[in-house]
Amino acid sequence: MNFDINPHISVDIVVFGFDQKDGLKVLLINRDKNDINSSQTSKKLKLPGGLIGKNEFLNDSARRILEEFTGLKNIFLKQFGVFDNPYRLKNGDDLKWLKQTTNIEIERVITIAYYSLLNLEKYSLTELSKSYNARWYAINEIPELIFDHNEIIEKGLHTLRKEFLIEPLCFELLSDKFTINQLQKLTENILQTSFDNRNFRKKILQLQYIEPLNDWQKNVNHKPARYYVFNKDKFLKQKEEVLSFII
Amino acid sequence: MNFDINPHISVDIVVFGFDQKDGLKVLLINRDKNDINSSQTSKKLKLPGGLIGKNEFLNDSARRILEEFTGLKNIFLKQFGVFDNPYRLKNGDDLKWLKQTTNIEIERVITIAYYSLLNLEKYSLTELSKSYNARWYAINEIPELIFDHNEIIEKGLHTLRKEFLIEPLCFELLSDKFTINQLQKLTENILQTSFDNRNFRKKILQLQYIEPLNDWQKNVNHKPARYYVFNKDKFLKQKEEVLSFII
DNA sequence: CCAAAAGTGTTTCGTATACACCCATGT
DNA sequence: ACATGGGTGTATACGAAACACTTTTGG
Repeated sequence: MNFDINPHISVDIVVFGFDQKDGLKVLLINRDKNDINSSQTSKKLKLPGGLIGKNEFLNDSARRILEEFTGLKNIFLKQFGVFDNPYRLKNGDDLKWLKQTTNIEIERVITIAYYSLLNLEKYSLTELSKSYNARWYAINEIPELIFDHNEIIEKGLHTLRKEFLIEPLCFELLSDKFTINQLQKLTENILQTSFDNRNFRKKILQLQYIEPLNDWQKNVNHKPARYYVFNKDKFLKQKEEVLSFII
Repeated sequence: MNFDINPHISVDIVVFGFDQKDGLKVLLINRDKNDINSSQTSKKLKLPGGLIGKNEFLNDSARRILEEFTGLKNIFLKQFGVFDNPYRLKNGDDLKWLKQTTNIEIERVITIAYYSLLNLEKYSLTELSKSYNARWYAINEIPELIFDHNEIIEKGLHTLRKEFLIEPLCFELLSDKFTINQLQKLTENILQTSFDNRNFRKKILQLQYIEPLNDWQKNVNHKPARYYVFNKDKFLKQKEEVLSFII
């Protein structure tokens, strides 16, 4: 990338990944590029992020950074907060590192936080940035990170759970076609709760924007489940009708 | 105020005011201090706002700016968005003005938007900044403002309506003691809808955190209404119980 | 035929909605 | 006595929740 950097504002991204086996995970990277001794201390892990360009929209910064670390374009991204503590970088060692790597005298950086959702069964892990040793960490096993990145993850997770109830975020975390039980397990995992399967199906199947396919699982040693798709147009139309006074 | 300014980041505040007679209003100020000819063009109106201090928390900036324009401390304030278009200030005249008033070469300013809620029956209008000719504008009669301030108000209003359904924002807009009908009118005004009075009362009166007082209206030429208060502690306790899996 | 997960209906309970009249006060 | 807004109760409809067994496939 050949552009001028704005050294006052950065973007950090909480990349949530989901697969049916392990549940919700967060993508973390090494602080240092090509750091072979990455495991010597967990204090050097961080969220994918970076300073923005002088004339760059924040959404574009976030997209650029996400692509840099995952190789992926057109992934769901949403801004959720600003972290502005004037002293958030003033952790001797961390700050020294930042000045070194950017060659800029850093005074204060406020960071705009985004979260991103991706289905780990759709995108393979092999596309992840190797030079920063990007790796997935289960949501309950996040190590201590540099700066205020633990706080950012916490607020991101909180936001995800809140918005999950209102926005159709679940479909970002599932394959294009999915079974009702996959949807239920995802929902239970995110909200840390559980539902009665019969009642859950009833609630889902009455939604017109979730459409059944004439397509069933194959080669499974149990009754094959039916696949469904999310119809975004129908969802938006219905949302308009119901919530027109709010939104 | 005697501190160094951070010329890259500003705070703008959508101050919502409410009274039972006129409904929801927004506080706007003149772009120029002591501008007697303020009425000659509405293009010079804006939201209360300003650049942050070098070592200032954004919440403190917002509080400082709100006090500067209204004289009020300890008012509800909430961050709701970031406006980061790199070209948001590049409106010839507006930008020239900004450079003149700050004496700083402005490159790009991203602004963090807050909204604030205040009860116009509790705080008198006389405290408002006279030098900037601060005035209230009904929500449907917002004139064209400088920069992207119309867009900021729109998103602020949208956020208010969304969060009004979940958070106890209504009590910020009412006096400490209020009647059920005042609460209903407020809710109807904010959400632009209407409710059946009997059903509304039923729903409200079953909430344990809204407590009746042994206090009724006086000197009104109709049946005096009972006053109620919002018990914040009880509200928080109940919210914890119900939404513990979300928050 | 066994294991494993998919799929199916009914009853009960509580909450949301619709709806019309009497009450207390000041003038 | 009248004008003004405050306050009340019931019946119905709808959605939420509780609950256990049968079905289909691969091995």
